[in-house]
Amino acid sequence: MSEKTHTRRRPAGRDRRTAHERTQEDEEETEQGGDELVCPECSGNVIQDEEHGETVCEECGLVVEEDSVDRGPEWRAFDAAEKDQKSRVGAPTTNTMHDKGLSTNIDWRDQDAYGRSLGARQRQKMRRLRKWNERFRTRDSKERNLKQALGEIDRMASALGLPDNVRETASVIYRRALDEDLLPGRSIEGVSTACVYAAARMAGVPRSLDEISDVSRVSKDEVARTYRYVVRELKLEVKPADPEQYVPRFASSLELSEESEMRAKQLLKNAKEKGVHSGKSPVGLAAAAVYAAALLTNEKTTQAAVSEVADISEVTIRNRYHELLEAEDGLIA
DNA sequence: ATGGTTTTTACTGCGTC
DNA sequence: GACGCGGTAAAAACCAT
Repeated sequence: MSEKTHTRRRPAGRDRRTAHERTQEDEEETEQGGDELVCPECSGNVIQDEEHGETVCEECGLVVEEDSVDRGPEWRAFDAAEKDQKSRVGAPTTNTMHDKGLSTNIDWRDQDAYGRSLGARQRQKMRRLRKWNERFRTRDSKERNLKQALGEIDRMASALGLPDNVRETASVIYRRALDEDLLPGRSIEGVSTACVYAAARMAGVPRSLDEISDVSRVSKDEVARTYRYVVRELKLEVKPADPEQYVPRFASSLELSEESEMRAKQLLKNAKEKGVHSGKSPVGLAAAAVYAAALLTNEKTTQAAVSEVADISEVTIRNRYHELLEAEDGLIA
């Protein structure tokens, strides 16, 4: 295998052995000219290829000596304890920890390296060190957390086409959540998603849970759960979604006129006064209003199209828009 | 967990282009 | 015949308890 991947010439047989395996006689053979090595095949000059750790003949390209760097430990250990002592490498670094496991850890015991207990002065000092170490560690763990969350928020917001102020709001909410220690036990993903959802609603440009969870790596259930939790803990003022807020978005997705948009809003206002909506999904109501408005203004739309952009079933649109029209008729008559 | 309400799914029939 | 629309029944989802 290795023979084929290398285009340079390779010696066959005994010369292919690495430096470690060379026997005494090999040693003498290669060493005889001191530093001025000569290629055993063509007697050309031999040079060091530092990059590859090989010694190569200038003339014929013969690799006289390969792997001249010894990658093993330079010390020898005769038992496990000695190995531990002599080894200068620690635990492997890991990416699952924010600092790759390289942060400082201070033992909680007031003992020195030999297990003797510390004097009062030293104990004081260690206590201070622990305190500060902890402070720094949690501080930048929060920083990192925040950084990642903000990235997520940004990503989701732009995927949903949400304006900058929503991102701002979402970030602020997230910061608060972090400050109030709402994160432990919850995923960064989940909380940032919930923040985006809340921010969008507060800014009057709501997105449905479905839309939100589509761009998030978190399930709809978790978003909803986390959202409720965050709202409760932070005492956020989020009014129940107003159907009217969905209208502009639907209308523009369907390329309807301003007029239809206005009509849809009127329809909803009227319906609200009549109390037609109670427990009905705001999205469904909005979709129905948009559809009804399009009908009233003689603009062509299909229930299917509205149901598509509103992500609501046609049946629901039918039911709602009947109710809307009834309410309207009652007003006119 | 449960029961009531709303929404969705799936299907059918009707009229129009 | 495909399409848009209306209706229905049963299933599923949702919500408060």
